[in-house]
Amino acid sequence: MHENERHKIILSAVQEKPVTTVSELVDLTSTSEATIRRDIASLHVQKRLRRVRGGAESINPPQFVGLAGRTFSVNETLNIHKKRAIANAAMQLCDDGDAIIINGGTTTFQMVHPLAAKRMQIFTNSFPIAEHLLNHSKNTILLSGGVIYREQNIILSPFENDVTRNFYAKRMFMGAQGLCPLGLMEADPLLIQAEHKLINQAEELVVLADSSKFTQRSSLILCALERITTVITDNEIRDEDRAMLETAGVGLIVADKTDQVEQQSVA
Amino acid sequence: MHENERHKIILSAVQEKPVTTVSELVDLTSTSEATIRRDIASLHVQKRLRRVRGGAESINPPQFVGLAGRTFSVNETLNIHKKRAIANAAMQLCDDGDAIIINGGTTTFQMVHPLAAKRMQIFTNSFPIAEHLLNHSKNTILLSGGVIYREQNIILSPFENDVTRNFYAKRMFMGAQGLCPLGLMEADPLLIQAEHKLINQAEELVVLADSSKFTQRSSLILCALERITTVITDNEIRDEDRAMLETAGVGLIVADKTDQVEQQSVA
DNA sequence: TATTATTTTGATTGATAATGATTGACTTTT
DNA sequence: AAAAGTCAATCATTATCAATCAAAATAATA
Repeated sequence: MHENERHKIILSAVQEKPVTTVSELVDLTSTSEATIRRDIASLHVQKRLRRVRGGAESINPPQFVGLAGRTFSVNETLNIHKKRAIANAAMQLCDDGDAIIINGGTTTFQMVHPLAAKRMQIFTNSFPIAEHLLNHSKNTILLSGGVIYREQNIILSPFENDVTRNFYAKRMFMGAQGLCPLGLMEADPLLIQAEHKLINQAEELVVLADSSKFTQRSSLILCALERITTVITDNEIRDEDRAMLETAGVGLIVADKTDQVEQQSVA
Repeated sequence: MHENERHKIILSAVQEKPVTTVSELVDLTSTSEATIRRDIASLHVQKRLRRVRGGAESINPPQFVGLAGRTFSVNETLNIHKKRAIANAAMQLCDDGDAIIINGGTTTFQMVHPLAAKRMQIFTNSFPIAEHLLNHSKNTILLSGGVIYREQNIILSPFENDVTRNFYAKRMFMGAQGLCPLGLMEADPLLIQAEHKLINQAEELVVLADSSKFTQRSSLILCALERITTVITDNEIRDEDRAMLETAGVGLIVADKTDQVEQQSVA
């Protein structure tokens, strides 16, 4: 990875939290601690961030209301390392020039940092994802129209939305509340509605779900397991859940916390 | 392969990705490393790309910065006091509970500050306006869907957009490049397109234009003077321009720089 | 056309820069 | 005080670069 790409990723990550640690950045960029320290030092003298003990912080800490401080930051720190690793693994499926769809969610949000160094076409219904990528990347951003729901941080239209209906991508990346033999589960009716609209606009459906999602059940079925192309999860996935996916013909990518990924069979 | 041909290939390749390596370009052009280095060096001094260690990167897109510093900040500070006063005057026409449309622009952006204290329903095609109001107010925000154009900071859909088509408001607030007997003028075709879509969705059209706008002419006519309900401007407006508006039956509100407003007759 | 300049290219080389690992000093936490 | 974490300095390794020169391609001239 080139220096510039690392810098973009670092600057992107630093926006999210009051302080980002060196080891987080090491994970995010798959480089050594020494390199990250040098990068931070360099960005510090350029005044692009502020160096602090343990890591770095954004230089303009004004409105952390914006991105990090909104409702979902509470939930966001939950399993953050797993989510980061999963989001990084998802980058395997992303190349410059691709068009993808990303729905709103705390796991999918973690894709913004590796995406900061890419140049892709990204359609999303998540305001924070659009906000972050607009400010910290050169990707082309397409946004669905509608009301911005502050709780879920998604944009939802009560109308058939032409932007959504006319955008088609090879892959859609989505998070979910739960994953069980019944299919992909979600608890929030609003999210269901938003995700349903998007799900038809992509050929492949890639679900980002940490291993805890396999034990969570929710009330609403979003789609059948068979519709999913690939699930990306962490290395704590149980054998029975592997079997469940295999039976349904769903591909599996296991991301461990050091960003190494173990590619598994696809039926 | 000729030098020019290589240069075209290189410049094209550099657009695709954040940073393109020398070896990638060697493969792409089937030449030697030395040649590519010479090409990059040459294109660098011509400022057609930026040379970085390991390869080259595209030069054009301006560095991304946060909300405050985005592209239009250059324009934004121009006549800032007048624009603030005008935006404040526009608040006369805004009450809690109202639904309004605000299009993107540097003058209309100034409305975000007084709007922060309101509770209204606001439809906009401006990403920065949505961003700001989402983070700093409790208004309900509706956003048009589409591609986010970084230069103009507006969202534009190539499709007939149902969100826009289904939203109707009593008033729309808009800025403009120029104001003359021909009508409301704009220079940027993209903005024209965006504004045209919105203009039909409101009963009253309120134009925010500082007095300098009366002497500026642009290339594209956005709408006839008669379509405008009210113009809000500053106290340096000339008598002939007052007369022009009066003739066309356009209301006039003059805001002086101390935020006091002087209500004028409406035909 | 044949021959000679001139320019462009590709390969080689040693120099320079970036990286990752290691060590020991220093800080903070327990 | 001990432990864990963080840091700066150093060094070997690797990647990248600039300089050089001969071969090749191109242009110019007889």
